[in-house]
Amino acid sequence: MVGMMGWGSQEQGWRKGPWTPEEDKLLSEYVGLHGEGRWSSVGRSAGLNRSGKSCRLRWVNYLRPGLKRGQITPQEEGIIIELHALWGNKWSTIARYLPGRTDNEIKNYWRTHFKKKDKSSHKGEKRSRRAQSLKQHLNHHQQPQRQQQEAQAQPETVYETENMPSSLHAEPNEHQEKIMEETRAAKEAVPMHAAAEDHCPPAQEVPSWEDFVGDHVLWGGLWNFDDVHDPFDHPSNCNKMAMQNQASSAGFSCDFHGGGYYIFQGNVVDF
DNA sequence: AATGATGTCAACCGCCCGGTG
DNA sequence: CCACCGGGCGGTTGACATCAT
Repeated sequence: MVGMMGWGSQEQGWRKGPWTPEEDKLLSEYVGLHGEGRWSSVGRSAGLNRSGKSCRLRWVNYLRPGLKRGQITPQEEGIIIELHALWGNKWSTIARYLPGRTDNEIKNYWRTHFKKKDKSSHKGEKRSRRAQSLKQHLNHHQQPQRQQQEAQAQPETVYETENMPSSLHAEPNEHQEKIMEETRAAKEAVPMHAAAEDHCPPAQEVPSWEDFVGDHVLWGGLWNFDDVHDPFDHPSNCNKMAMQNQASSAGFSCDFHGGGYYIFQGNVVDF
């Protein structure tokens, strides 16, 4: 591939591995002075023996101001689940809707918590994966890479619901069934993802977490008014009035209260 | 306390895409 | 139109931490 050399390759002897505090300082100072971009020259210009790719990654995932770090909140988790159901593994797209979170963080979180796992064979999984990667390493020069990747890239369309938070995977009772039905109807009536879908087509054949959760979780997760930064490009892009109107036109009750919560179909939802 | 199993996450790899000459 | 390059993305790896036995 052409782009391979663009970042500076191994023959230039770039340093690899964990970043030291000194390197972080150099990179932060450099980006602070010159701004983001032109990563390929950052490595040398900043006095770092790092590839541009490595510099960019370190900046984006670790040094960039405004990163949250720490535990993913249940609300963020809900957003991740919902957006993943919409878009699949579009981690960077999902990350745009979680201010302070990086695509890498979300990707890791998803893989850790929701990735399909065969619990029964879980024990040997990692070992066999490593054995496989060793095998691949050994075959590296014998097999076309594309073919190799396609063989690995099996669609991730099955989810291990038992790994979901307990509140999300309980077998729905009759009442919950009804609510979920209503939620689906509401989602048809209320195109809350319309703006986002303009930019990114929904992933096909991926079950939505609405298959697992009740509506109060869904609405409480996505309609997160604290996180609205760009009023024209956000899945929670709606104001309270609009939400109230849309909800009522879809046959739901939805009342807002001053203290950071609303009552949706009798459920109190914080935001 | 020792050891193996499992979880977490920073970092790397390889590919794709858009801009440019 | 084509080749090259920079930038970005998703998948994967591996070191370290934590848990279980």
